[in-house]
Amino acid sequence: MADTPSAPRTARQRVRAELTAEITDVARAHLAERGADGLSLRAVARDLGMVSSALYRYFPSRDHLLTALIVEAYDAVGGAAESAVAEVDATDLAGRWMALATATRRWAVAHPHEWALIFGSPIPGYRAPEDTIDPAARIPLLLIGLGQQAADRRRRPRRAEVPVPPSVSADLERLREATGTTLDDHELARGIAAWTALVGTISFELFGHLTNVIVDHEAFFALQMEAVGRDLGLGVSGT
Amino acid sequence: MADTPSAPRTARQRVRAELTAEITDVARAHLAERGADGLSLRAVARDLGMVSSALYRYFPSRDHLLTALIVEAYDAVGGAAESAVAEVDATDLAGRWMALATATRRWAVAHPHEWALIFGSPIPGYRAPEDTIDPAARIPLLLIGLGQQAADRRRRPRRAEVPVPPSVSADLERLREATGTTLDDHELARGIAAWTALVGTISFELFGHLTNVIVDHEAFFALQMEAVGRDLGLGVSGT
DNA sequence: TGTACATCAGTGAACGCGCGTTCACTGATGTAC
DNA sequence: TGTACATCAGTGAACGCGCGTTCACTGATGTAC
Repeated sequence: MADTPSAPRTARQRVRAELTAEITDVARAHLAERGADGLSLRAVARDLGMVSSALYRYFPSRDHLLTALIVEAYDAVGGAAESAVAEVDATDLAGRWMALATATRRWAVAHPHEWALIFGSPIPGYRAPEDTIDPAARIPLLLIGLGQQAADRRRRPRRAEVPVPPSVSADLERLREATGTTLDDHELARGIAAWTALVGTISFELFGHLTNVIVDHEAFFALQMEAVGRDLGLGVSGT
Repeated sequence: MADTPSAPRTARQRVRAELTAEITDVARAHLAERGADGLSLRAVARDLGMVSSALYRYFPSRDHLLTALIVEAYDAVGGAAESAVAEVDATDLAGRWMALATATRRWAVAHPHEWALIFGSPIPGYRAPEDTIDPAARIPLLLIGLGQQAADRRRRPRRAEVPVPPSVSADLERLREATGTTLDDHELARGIAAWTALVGTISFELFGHLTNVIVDHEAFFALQMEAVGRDLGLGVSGT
């Protein structure tokens, strides 16, 4: 719409951008306290000193506000992971993996309801629009990058594994094309497994499935993620 | 309360048991269609032709009804996994693992909302009572059993891994005592990782994180779980 | 620089809905003698 | 076997609450000439 989104023309546009941000800020705070179900347009409006119908000038429906929060959450956790990875020497792949994992967990522990919003149960009746695809792909793309570097560095191919069924091979070929990687089927499958292990381990902790079992979650998480890193063939972590 | 719960004395007690079952049946159907948020006492009562306040003769609150459904869900998926394992030759550990994993996924795909109820986002304001602990432990205990058998069978110990931090070692020691297993720290950690991978892979599929990536979910799941089985050192699957 | 018109933000009332839980009450079932 | 009392299931009305969304309207800001 606007030619230069970074510099809105009129005062009206400037105020509009500010209020839109304020609304998502308040909504994010409500989300953090009460979860996605507890997010109510009326309550957000109340906190802003507005009347509930005024919000409809900014978001055409509650679902659109939710979408904004989902996109923000994906971007926040993705950005945290990217920054953490960038701070580790580019040749230390195992270290980069651990930085990615640790930063992701740290964000999740600090924002459990936002984590649940993006990685927990789907919200009944809500269908994620396409706007969420790119933000959701940030960490997976980071991971594929790490895997690619590890593969490029390997001299001899890894030991052969079981054959991959044709249907799965076709799925992975599409993924290869979409991401432009040269990782083979097993490497890709291992990468998805690592991504699943990362999200799964964090969700187990946050959703209470390790209660009465693990007390030192941080150390346990590190132990598990180091094992995942070894399975990925990233070499030995410098930490 | 009742001396012989399997044979209620009076007609009143029999009717009460039947109606309690009917209520959870209807509630389960509502859960399956609309998810946990959409579960309303009034709607359940309506479906049963009762007035909503009548349900309070059977469940003192909505949370108690939810607890009943959670326990039922854990028992259903746990029972499915146990039956599937029992049908595979006891010496075929890899086969038993795949049977466990496949049966769990099959149940989850057939009951996505019940899966989300037990493995998805925590319900805000709901605190799981102790009644849910035992049913929730059924599959983990199955898994520990498989791991124990694999360990008993191994001649030489597996290659040494990185040291386990003392705090985690203490956590795992408590788990060892609670379950009576002799698996060492690494074996237990790998077992928890397998459990996480199982739940995580299924949740990724059901919660939509593999949309646009994987089409043949069943084959992809099998491929991933075979890799997990190999990492567990269960030998080669007979399938 | 000034005026006329168009755009937009925010108001306040209303629609129509649903929810969990409590409580006094009726009538049927079970129990003790 | 019959009667008196206690227990329990289910009713219907009510309490008190909150929600998303629509709509006609007012008043301020922006635009074109």
